[in-house]
Order: sequence, then structure tokens, then C-alpha cells
Amino acid sequence: MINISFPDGSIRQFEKGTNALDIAKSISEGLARKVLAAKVNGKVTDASRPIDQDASLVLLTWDDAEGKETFWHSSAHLMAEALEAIYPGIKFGYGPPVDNGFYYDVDLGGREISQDDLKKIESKISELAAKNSPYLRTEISKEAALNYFTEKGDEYKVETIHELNDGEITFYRQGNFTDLCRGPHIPHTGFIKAVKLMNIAGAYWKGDEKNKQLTRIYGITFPKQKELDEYLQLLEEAKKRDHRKIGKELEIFVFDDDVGPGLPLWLPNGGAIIEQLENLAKKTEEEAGYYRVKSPHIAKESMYLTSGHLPYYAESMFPPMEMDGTKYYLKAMNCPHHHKIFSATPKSYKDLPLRLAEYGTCYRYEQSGELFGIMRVRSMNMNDAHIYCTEEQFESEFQAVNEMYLKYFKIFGIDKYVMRFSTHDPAKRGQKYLDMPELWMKTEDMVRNVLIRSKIPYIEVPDEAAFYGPKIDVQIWSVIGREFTLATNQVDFGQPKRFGLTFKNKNNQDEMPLVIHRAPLGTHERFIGFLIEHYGGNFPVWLAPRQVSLLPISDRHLDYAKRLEALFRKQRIRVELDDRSEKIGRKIRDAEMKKIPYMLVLGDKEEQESKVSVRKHGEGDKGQQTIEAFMEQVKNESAID
RNA sequence: GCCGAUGUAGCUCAGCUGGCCAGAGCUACUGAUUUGUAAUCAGUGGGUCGGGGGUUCGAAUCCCUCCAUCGGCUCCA
Repeated sequence: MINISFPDGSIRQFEKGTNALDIAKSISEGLARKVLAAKVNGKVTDASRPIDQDASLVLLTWDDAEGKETFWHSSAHLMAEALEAIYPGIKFGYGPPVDNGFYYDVDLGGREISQDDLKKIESKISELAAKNSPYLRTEISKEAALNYFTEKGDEYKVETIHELNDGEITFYRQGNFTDLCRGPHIPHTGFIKAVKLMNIAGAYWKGDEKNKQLTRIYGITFPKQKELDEYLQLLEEAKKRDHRKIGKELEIFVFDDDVGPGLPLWLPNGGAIIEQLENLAKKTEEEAGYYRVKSPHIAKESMYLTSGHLPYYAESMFPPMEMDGTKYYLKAMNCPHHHKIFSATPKSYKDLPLRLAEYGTCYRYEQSGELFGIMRVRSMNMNDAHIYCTEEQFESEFQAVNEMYLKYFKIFGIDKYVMRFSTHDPAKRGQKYLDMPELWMKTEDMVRNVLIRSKIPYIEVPDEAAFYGPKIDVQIWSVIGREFTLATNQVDFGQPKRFGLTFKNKNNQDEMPLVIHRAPLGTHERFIGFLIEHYGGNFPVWLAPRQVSLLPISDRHLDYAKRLEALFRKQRIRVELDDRSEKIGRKIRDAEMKKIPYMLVLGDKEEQESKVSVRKHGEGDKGQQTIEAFMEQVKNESAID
């Protein structure tokens, strides 16, 4: 007998060699019907694998992330079986589960597959699923595995097997399909009740653009049809919040063919949002002891040779323009300009830390396929600043920057985020990374300390640091599930060296400062794109492009409305007047559609008593208020911090 | 940059098995209406059917090419 311990702390005895499925049955048949896989001693395995010794056991169902993962992995195999049935001779690359479903990369051997074919494949999958074929695991020698796929003519699998060690190779078979796979898998195909193939895309073999491009088919499956319907419904909802759709509807930004791809034009509504964000950033930075600077959009080639951006990053920059025999580049980053500002006047330790901030406009030649709405563009306004400090000051400066991030997150109600802390690989110093071992170790330790001390959720990713120092990228998720890097916070000991930045220390000796690059609000482009989806276009009063819409009942109330308009403008309340000869219902509808926070209905009653009838967007009639009380309220709600 | 899809009025879309002057709703403009909490009525205007080339007696519709956008891949100092 062996002892099995469960997540609730209980321990029960079972026969040696029992499996998770049998254990589940001993608890209840209902549970057994739901078990997709098992976690034995922390490792996810097939529910049918025998357990030979004392172990902790978690039964994984659809409710567990690992359960879903296994379910989708098995679904990928099932799709592969369906594909092979329809397209004989097809070859397979990788077919893993992903966040929402799974994909399989396939080589169709010159055949084409279109959106219409997906329906056909879906039917085949459902048909195969209904057979309740078990997923069978076999351990196989490397030689036998190679023979199998060589005979089948699948060079991708052969290549993969070559990279594996003998003794760790397993095959899984369900129905007529056998795949190289380490598993685990769900008990049988019958669990897969609903299937939807989402789209087709090209994907390079092993993610290398030098390799052949395979066809990637994305799909998602569920144990119940209802769950698929709900998922599709969710996608529809997400579409409604898409910043590209709302950005157009609310007239926030546009792209124009004559201006160029990735070069957004901010319409007045977008301009108003930008104004508020900059006000917030400037106030926050001023309070934190930053100085504002301003630098040109272009610079000579020589500066980018000094910084080291040329020639390595020339591809990401717009091609140079030539003047009097000298090349000039549009700036792709602000740091070199700021370094020149630092070195413009002699510095002593008394000047540090020196914090230089600028909403700098940068231009990057992103590959055409990379452009995405306003989130990934070629001209962007960065909430940039560079902090020059001593090693002693580094940790507290870094901490202060992190606190600024947290302050912003609170203001915007961003509660889902993670910081990716990228560190270097000591073995690659001198090649991929600057050969400054002491600074690497010191700064990485300090950054880690700050993260731990601030209790900020972070993940450490080795070997992903910048060439010149460790960095933190802030990942956030928009409400529609879009994940992206909002901001970056980097340590730099490369550029200070290249630019020969120094300050006089207490002993009157030249010392090199450390530089922290930081951009908590990222770029206007990406951040506003995020905010549009975050708020679904319903901006809080302080950010709303138009805060108040004046809606006179009839033309005879126009004078009163105009008086209010002038009064509000003077108070810097962003107001608009609807002076059309429309009925009030129409004016309200249009203002609601524009998502303007406050609508003021103005008629005889209001004019006589110098009042306004307040209607709030999405909430309806709020009753009357005096002009003063209303203005006071809007101003309070518009105050930043 | 690569694979695939899409591109018709300011917006949303119909027309696309090739064949009368390319349509609708909303918007805009003009007029009437003077209105009390989510669409007043009438009239008018508005389109190189993404650009270019080709096939054809005839192209929004078929073919080629370029551009842009979208879904991915790759990339994001």
C-alpha cells in the first residue's frame, strides 16, 4: 500500500500501482468523469500513469490552468489526426497549447488551405472526438522513433528527435494518429465536445525567419458547447472595446495614406487626452525633482556612432538625410541628446542625482508587418527621462522610479501587471553584454532588492538584459486580454562610458555616473491605445476630451448656454455647446454616444434660477445643481493626484 | 520583411456566377420645426468602387502588380 496525500491535507492509502483515475473513481464517479490529468508530486502527468510510491496528488480538471493546458495539447493532436485524414502526406512541426487554445504548425506540401477549409477540418475533429479514442503513451528508443518518422517522411519530427536523448522519448497515439510527444494527455478524445478553428497564419519553423515557413492553424476547444459560445461572445465584446474602433468613433486619432503608415494624426480629442497625460507627468516629475529639457528631433550621424546605435540599429531607424555632406538621423531614442545635455556643463557629485525629463518624439522604422493600430507605430512620444546618479544613489533612485510606476498604476486603476526583470548571462560578457562584471552584479542585486522590498510582482528572465545593463519591462493587460509591454526601466553603464560622462567626486577625481532610463507611461501612442480599451472609451472626467456638453432645450436658451460656455472655458473646463435646433432627446443621445461625462440640460427652469440640470453619461438624470456647485464638482474631479 | 485575408461615399455596409446612369442607413449641408432626458420631418450634396496595368464589345465584379489595413510569424536597442 502507498500513501497518497491530497491538497486538503488528507492522506489515504491505495494499492501500489494505482492511478489517478482509479483514485478519482474511489472518491466519486462524477469526479472521475471530470479528471483530465493529474499532478503527482508537483509534476503533471497522464491520469492513467501508475503511481508506485507515496505521493502528493492533485486531480486536474477543466478548472485548473494545467487541466486546460493538457486539454488543449490533446486537442492539437486531435486536430493533427483530422488534418492527416484530409491532407495525406502532411508533415508536422510543433503543436503546443497556448493561452487561449492551441496551434499546430504544418507543412502541407505546397497545398493551400483557406478559411473555408477550416469548417471541414472542424467537422472532422468532432467526428474523431466522438470516437472516445484513448491517448496511449509508449516509451520508445531513439532509433525506433527515428525509423518511424523517417519512414513517414516527416523531417521536422526527425529533426526534433535528433535533439532528444535516448530514454526520454515517448510517443502518444490516439485513433490513427501517432505523434512524438512528452505529454501528458487527457484520457480520451471524448472530452472534446466543442471545437473552433480560429485562423491560419504563417510561422517559421523553430521561429527562425531563415527557416521554411510553415502553416500555423490556431484553434480552441472546450468540454461544453456552451463554453465555446461564451468564449466567442467574449471575443465579440472585446472587438467593441478595440482601440482602433473606439479611436475612430470618438475621433481620437486617424492614419492617412499621404502621411504614411504608422504615423498617427492626433485629432482634437486625442490632443486633449495627451494634454492631460502630460500635465500629470510633468507635475509628478517636478515633485520628484526632475528637470525638463527639450531636444531636437534629429542629430548628426556622429552622435549615433558615439552612442553605438550605428551601425547596429540603423535598420530600426529611418534612413538618414544628407545636408552639406553630413548625414542626419531622425532620433529613435532620446538618451544621446540627454547625455549631451548632461555633459554640456561640468558636473560634480553635488549635482547628482540629476534627472532630465522630456516628452521626446522618436521615430523608429518598425517593419511593416509590425504596425498595429496606435499601439505599435513609427512616430511616438515618450514619457522619457534619464537619471544620472552615483552607485550609492542608485538603489534609492531606482526605488523612487518604481514608486512612480505604482503611483501611476493606482491613478489609472491598473491592477494587473508584472515586471519582467531581465538579467545578463555572465558567460556572455564581452559578447552579448558589456564586460563590466562588477557593475552587472551590483546593479542586478540592487534592482532585485528594490523589487523584493517594494513587494512588486516580478519574474526574472535570465539572458534578456540590454547590451548595456539589466532592465525591467512592465507588462500589462488591457481588459480585453491584450498583453503588452507598457514601459521600460533600464540601467545603463554603457552609454556613460561611450559619451565619456563624468562628474568630480569628493576627491576631485573624475567618476562615471550610472544612468537609469525610465518611461513609466511608455509612449502616448501605446498608453492611450491601452487607456481606450481599459476604459472602453468612457474616460474619467479628468481625462475626457470633452467633459461637459451644454444642451439648450430650445433656441431661446442659447444665450444662457453661451454664457455658461464662456464661464466654463474660463475655468478651463472642457465644454462643448450643442446649438443645433434638435429636440433635447436627440442632443442627449448624441452626447451619450460621444461618451461625454456630463450633459447639462438648459431650459426655462434652469435659466431662471441660474442652475443646470445634470445628466451623467451612462447613469442618467442627476437632478439640478447651481452653476457654482457644478463647476466645483467638475474641477474636483479634474484635479490630478 | 514573411504567410494568409481584406480594401465600395466622412462612418457602417449591400452590390461582386462580368451587362441599364453603383445603392442603403447614419453623417454633412439647406429649409421647416422651438422641442424637458438616448434618434422631428422634408430636401440637397457626396463615390478616381485603394492606385496602376491587363483580359473583354463591356470590369466594382476576372487576372497581374503596387499600396494600405487586419490575423499571425519574425522583430521591438
